[in-house]
Amino acid sequence: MRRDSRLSRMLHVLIHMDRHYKRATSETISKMLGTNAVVVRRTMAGLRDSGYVRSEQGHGGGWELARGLDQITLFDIYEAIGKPPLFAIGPSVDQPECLVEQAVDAKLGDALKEAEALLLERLRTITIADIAADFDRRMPEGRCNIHTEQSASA
Amino acid sequence: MRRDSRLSRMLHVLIHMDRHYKRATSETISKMLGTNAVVVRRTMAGLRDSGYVRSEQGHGGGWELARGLDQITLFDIYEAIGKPPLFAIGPSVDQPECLVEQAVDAKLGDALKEAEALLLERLRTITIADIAADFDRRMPEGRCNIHTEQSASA
DNA sequence: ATCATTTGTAACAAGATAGGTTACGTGTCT
DNA sequence: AGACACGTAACCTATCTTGTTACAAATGAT
Ligand code: FES
Ligand code: FES
Repeated sequence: MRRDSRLSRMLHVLIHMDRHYKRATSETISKMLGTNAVVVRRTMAGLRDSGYVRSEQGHGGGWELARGLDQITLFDIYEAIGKPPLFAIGPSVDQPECLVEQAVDAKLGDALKEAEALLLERLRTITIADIAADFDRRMPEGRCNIHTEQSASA
Repeated sequence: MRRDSRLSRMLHVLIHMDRHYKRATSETISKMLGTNAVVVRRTMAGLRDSGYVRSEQGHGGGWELARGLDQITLFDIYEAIGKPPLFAIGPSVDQPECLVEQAVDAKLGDALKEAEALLLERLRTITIADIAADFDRRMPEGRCNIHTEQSASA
């Protein structure tokens, strides 16, 4: 698999839980995301540990939101899934002896750090509620074709 | 292997060729980078096709610069190695049906595009000569500990 | 001409990581 | 007691960069 899609997936799930279900099982969520229930538990474990969702075991259990979407930024979720690396390029060795290599890494690192800072600042600024608001603009009825067709349970 | 280090490596090689050798074989370069000669040929093939270096086969052959370092930007090299993906995160599916997912990808994509634009703009601005100048500031004598020790040929 | 040197390239192995799958344990409601 | 649902470990798969082996082709030296 290529790019880490956990952030994107978790945002999807949280909006889904806010708009469609108050409580959802890993099984339901996995159908929605087109993946496996274990993957859902594994990924959402981070969100639970960070206090954004609650999970309950046993009969009637599942996942539910622990706070409003306007109280969660994209950075919060990025952090909750373990701050995976943002960039796919970088230096070859960590502590290069060669001074040319040090100069290369410093200059390239500066550019990467700038871009990273900008990206993280954006993630900090945007709340999940902002994305949900965008969704409302795209589909005023608030319908999700996948949910309304109940194909998730098929 | 984790992050794509080709850009960093190629910058290193080009400065190396400018400062230390006029012509270098893949074998020599591979020792310098701590890798294999075939990897060097494979990666530098892109630079050759883009006109930044020349290669010559046979006895006495090898690689040499085709233009000055002030005529090559970091973006040029990034492009020459095939514009590998810059980010390690992204959406899970390309054309999501779910409208929530579309909204997520749009918002997250905007942030990523902004960061990408900033990064590419930096890469376009910085020439390899700029990095070489930084190297001169770090080590005014212009010595490379690896080269001077001749450990590359050991 | 022959041989050593060096690039060009294909084919395959290795290492890393995200994701998928199976299995089983634990808690909870009926 | 039994069904349901999370928790977690273990293992497999897919994909990508990098490393390695092997061999062909070109070029200069002898
Ligand atoms: S919100 Fe996208 S499948 Fe439910
Ligand atoms: S310039 Fe870094 S090893 Fe030569």
